[in-house]
Amino acid sequence: MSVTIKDVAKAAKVSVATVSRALNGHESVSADARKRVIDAARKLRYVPHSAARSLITRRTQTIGVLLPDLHGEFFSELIRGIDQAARREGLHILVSSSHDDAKEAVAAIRTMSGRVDGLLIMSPHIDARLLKDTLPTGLPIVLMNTPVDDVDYDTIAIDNYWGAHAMIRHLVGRGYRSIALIAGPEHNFDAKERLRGYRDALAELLPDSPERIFSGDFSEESGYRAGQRIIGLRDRPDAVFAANDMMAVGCQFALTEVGLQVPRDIGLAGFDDIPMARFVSPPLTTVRVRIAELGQQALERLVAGFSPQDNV
Amino acid sequence: MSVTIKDVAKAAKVSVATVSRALNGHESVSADARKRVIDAARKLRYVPHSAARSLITRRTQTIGVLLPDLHGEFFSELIRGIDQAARREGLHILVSSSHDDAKEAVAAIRTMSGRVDGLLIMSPHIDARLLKDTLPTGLPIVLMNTPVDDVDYDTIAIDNYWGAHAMIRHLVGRGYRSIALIAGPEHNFDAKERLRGYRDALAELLPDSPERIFSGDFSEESGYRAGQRIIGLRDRPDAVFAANDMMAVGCQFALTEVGLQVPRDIGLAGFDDIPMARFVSPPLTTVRVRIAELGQQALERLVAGFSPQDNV
DNA sequence: GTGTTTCATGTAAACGTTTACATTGACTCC
DNA sequence: GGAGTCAATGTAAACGTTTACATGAAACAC
Repeated sequence: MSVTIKDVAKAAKVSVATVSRALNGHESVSADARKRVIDAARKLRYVPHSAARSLITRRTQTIGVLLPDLHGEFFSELIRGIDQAARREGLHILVSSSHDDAKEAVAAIRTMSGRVDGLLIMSPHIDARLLKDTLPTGLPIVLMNTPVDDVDYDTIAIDNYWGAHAMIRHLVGRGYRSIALIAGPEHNFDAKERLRGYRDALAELLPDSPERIFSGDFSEESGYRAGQRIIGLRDRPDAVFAANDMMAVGCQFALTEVGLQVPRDIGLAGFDDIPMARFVSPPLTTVRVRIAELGQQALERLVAGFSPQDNV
Repeated sequence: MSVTIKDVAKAAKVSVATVSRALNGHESVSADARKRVIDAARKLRYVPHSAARSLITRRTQTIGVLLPDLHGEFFSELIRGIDQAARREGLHILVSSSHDDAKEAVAAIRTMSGRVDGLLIMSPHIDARLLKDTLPTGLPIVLMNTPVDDVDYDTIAIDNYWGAHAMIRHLVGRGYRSIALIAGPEHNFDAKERLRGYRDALAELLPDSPERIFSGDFSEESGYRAGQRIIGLRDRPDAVFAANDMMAVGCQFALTEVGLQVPRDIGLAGFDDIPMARFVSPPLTTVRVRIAELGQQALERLVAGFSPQDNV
């Protein structure tokens, strides 16, 4: 059915070895032969069977990207950054997502690991032991925002702690004196780090002001509900720091609903810098994270970890 | 180095054929043998070499997704829909983007087509002839929002024409009598269709009102500039229909900058329904397109086109 | 008991590449 | 003109699977 290297060889009147060499830009093949091969390949619309090639080269030129979800601009930006770096390196990217639980994530890693040269993983449900049990040895991986303190794995992360810390500093600098936090999911790594940043910054900068933490789960809805709870308080905080932008947006709904204006009546800040944040009016104050850049760096780190033989 | 089916066979004391059969859930393999194989595979952390399998099964269990860009929520939603449908079908997705010109897109199709079972293409620069020249025969593809009137290719598209038409109808119903359009890029298929919808609806519903078309390129910036031009007009339109949401947001900036309130002073509508649209205040009136759904349907259409033998 | 069927398993070919090694012919050097 | 070198090409093995076919044993019918 499909056209193989043999067909090209026949058409160009050379051996398959010469076709392979010509198409892969090897040195010693005459200009004449090369031309005949290339013409024949084009005419036959030959596409190398990448599986056959991978089988022998032991490279797939593909890296797997495992994400917890694809919802929202955070992931879109992340993928964009990864894709950009990948195309520069001549790599394809295999995307997988929606891993609500560890079991599913493990299964995904399994099926992916057979078809990629490396893995980029962002998964809140993955820990070092699980990885050790799942991963075939020798497959390079880079973890993104994942709480693994095992030196065996390369990790790259948003600086959640200092980002949150800096935001509190900023709010205090603006004169706010009672700052509430809408926290993220209890077991989420990012959320925990941001919470830690909030706590430490508060203890440091406003030692007399109590922590005021409202639970949330990163959804807009939860931000909205937290906002309503905050409104109802007798001694309302004068600023709210939401652990991500979605919750900040939700909170803002709740505030404006009862006539409170930001920032006139109450301060409001978020975390993430999804580009969306700029469009909300008034624009959200938010911790800027160059998400696409994070993706790029992760991919570059991964490639750097490849064994030296593939300096193609 | 890596563990192969032979290692598993040795460990389980059976032949490679039995291992293959056991692992792929074939009928005739004794419970005893199956158990030994599965245990051995788990212990050795065996992952089938997918390239070797693809070589013989002629299936990669992967579909390629070619997008013009990855920027913004439109694509994020689209990928999410595709991914969702793909995982249901047990397929992986290979994502590729940033194809500013036809040449790059062709190259991308080439490299992808060797490693996928089917292709989902959204590319403004692709036309039927180019596809015919590039595609290996027999590879199923589905085009998304691509202007190809060739019966050979399956196409799925947002209904730009009727969407725009409906929006004008809606605005007229609200009492607006002079409706301007901020158009998209001149050669973009979606933009052209929306323009056509605007024109026809206007001719039909407000035959006495002239077309008022301002150029744009789908960027927020261009919407902003169009908004400024509109503000400066002596006989300002009483509503503006932007051909996508980004431009609507940009236009809104321009309007509020000079104190014009939407919708009190002027009507404003967009097209796309990126989730973002809900967060702008006041919420943007926009043509709702279920983007994730579009992606899902596209994938399902693609799978439906696979040859019958792969009812795995 | 023999002949037949059925089931579990093994053997080996095939998939489409890349590449180590072998071969060929032309050229250089003395 | 023969030995040696080198460039261009060909031959065939190897990669790790799946599966058609072969084999052998057990079960069954008579």
